[in-house]
Amino acid sequence: MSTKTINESRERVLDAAEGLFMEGGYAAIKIKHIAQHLKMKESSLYYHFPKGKQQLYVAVMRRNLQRHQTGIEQAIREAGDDWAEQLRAVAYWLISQPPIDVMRMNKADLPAIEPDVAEEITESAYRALNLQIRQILDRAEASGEAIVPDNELLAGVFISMISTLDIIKPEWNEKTKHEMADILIQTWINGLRRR
Amino acid sequence: MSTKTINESRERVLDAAEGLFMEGGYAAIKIKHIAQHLKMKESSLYYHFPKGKQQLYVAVMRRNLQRHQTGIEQAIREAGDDWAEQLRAVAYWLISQPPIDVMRMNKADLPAIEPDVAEEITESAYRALNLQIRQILDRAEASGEAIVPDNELLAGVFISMISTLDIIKPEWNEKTKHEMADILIQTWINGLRRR
DNA sequence: ATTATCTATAGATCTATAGATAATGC
DNA sequence: ATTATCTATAGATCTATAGATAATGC
Repeated sequence: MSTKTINESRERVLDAAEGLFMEGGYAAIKIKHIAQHLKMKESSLYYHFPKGKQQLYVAVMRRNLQRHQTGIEQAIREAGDDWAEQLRAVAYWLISQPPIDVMRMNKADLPAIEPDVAEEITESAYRALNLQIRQILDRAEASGEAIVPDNELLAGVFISMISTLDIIKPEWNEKTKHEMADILIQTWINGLRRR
Repeated sequence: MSTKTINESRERVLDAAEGLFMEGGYAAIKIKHIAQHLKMKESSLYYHFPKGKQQLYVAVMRRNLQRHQTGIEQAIREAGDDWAEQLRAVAYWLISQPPIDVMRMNKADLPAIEPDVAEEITESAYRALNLQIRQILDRAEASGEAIVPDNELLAGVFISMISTLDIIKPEWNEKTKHEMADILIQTWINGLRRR
């Protein structure tokens, strides 16, 4: 049972497609762009994803969100008990990944996907991202360290706040993304902290 | 000099296109969608915008950003001297408008537009949104009421934070957008306020 | 008269399929 | 043998143009 390279070339396709889809979105990224990026012909992509572009996008998102699920779980686990440290760890994880534009995903990308699958992806995104952050906030509030007026809302905002780092001064700022994340989180935490 | 209806039908096209482009983005929204929404044929759009889709998108964004420029100016002016009130006024203005996904605009929409024009739009967006918020933060810091670790960064985050309101629980929340904005701003202000 | 829309259609682009060819791993 | 890519091409969709028809405002 040779499991040497579990579909190495398929993964390469997913990697390329992920980078492009996350950046440009489903509609703007054409099969051609993914093929060009991989230096192959468009038709070759159909070997790995016979049902075409939509199947490829769905595979990309499933893998991406699965990775976020476990990546964030691990980040929180390794961050210890302090909720501020946990938030920081999640932020660091997020900026290590292709930036996710949840608003675009929901309003532009997913409407082009089969409804059942779109719903499943929405659900995965909620569990992988929102829910885990919400739970950090819940624990911070339960322990009396923070006052969280709306855990759902604040969790959602946290994600978009960190993702935004990617477009706010991507180049023309001396600060690293980590430094910017630190600033944001520190400010944010100050706002939530009970005093 | 009859200025009765300064291109009323052209404005109607812009209105439809704006709603759709802001929601779905440049690539996902086809000429067909805009025409259908207006209950006219695709070719009729070319009467108002002979150069086609790109010209229409650019016209939409110019008008949109111009409206934000003056709308936010006015919101700030009418809010009085308190920086927290000014931020709230800007937030209320923003949620009265079609939600803007700056990340998508920069990374997906504008790359499809002629570079000079794209740059001009980026610049308008910066002046209409970022800069005005930054100036509120600057004044708050100058007066010693707030500590703002990075005015550019925080201004950018403010916009994406408020825009995010639109996807976080759009329906399934009992709170209104205004209430959610209040929560966000209150938390945010707590984080910035000198103590 | 001017403004706005329509029908008909061309041309470009995009997605997908069929079947041949090449590369790889026993 | 299996896996991966290629060439060639069909069909769908999208953008745009030409020219006719309708609606509107003096």
